[in-house]
Amino acid sequence: MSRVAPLAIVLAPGGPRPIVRQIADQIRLAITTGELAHGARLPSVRALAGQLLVNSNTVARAYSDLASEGWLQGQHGQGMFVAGQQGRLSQTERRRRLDEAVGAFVATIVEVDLPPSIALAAVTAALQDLDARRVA
Amino acid sequence: MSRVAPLAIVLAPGGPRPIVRQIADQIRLAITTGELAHGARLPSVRALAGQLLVNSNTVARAYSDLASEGWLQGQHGQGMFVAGQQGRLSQTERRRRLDEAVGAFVATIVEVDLPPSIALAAVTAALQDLDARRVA
DNA sequence: AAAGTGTACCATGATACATAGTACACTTCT
DNA sequence: AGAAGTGTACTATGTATCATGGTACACTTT
Repeated sequence: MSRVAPLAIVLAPGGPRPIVRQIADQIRLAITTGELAHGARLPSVRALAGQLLVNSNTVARAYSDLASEGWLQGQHGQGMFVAGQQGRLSQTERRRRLDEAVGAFVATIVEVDLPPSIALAAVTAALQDLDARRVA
Repeated sequence: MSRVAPLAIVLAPGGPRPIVRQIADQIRLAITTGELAHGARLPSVRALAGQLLVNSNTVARAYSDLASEGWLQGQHGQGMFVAGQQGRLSQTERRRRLDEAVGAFVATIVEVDLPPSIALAAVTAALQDLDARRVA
């Protein structure tokens, strides 16, 4: 039925971030920015696995995780589709995850011994990039 | 010889952050803020392990990691001491780690679907707290 | 000599990650 | 009807990290 939306995903194997998360991260980002519209169809598990030179189960895990979080919706035999946005997480859970992320980030800043101004500038730039892509 | 500096460390077992890193993080932070002065002596491996209700090897690993990073210096039979600060990491390595941390942070922001303004505010507050503690 | 120190091993269990293969239920196209 | 393509669910294997537990050694201080 619907055409499959192409997905430009770049993996960094061997990095500290697991492949499953890298895939999920980039799909999440594509949805957030609007690059993947509501209702768009994603590549099949096997197709994306072939494209990324990764096992099918790895892609299936990423899809499954995103479906659990409410980003995707899978139809048996049809494919995976971008779900409509809804309240996916509770406010307290959001806050908890945010604080956790901030804590990990600050820990890294201390670890590499960088001045807070540099760190803040880097985050600001990254968030502005995010906002810029969001319009597109 | 020198008195052992007391260490107020709070662990969150079961959290996503490994115990070894939690210990290392808080010692690093204490050194950065000046709470642990240059030359100060840390609790022994066994003492801190007893205090935190953690295995001695876990504390030893944290100490060893910090020593590898240049924060601590161990003397056989004497104890662990806070080392004088020196260029611990190359500039490119610093930058790489920073970018990595920023990437992970932004990924979380997208994941929990929070507006960048909130995220930026949280980071700003955390970095200000860090600076505030630094004077003490 | 004894006690306390860091350090180095080895072994165990638990968990996460990634791969590999197989199978099943379903939808769509031919 | 049949074939092909879909998501999903298993099981198994291998690797890596994390944390614990125990032992031993070299060293310094008391």
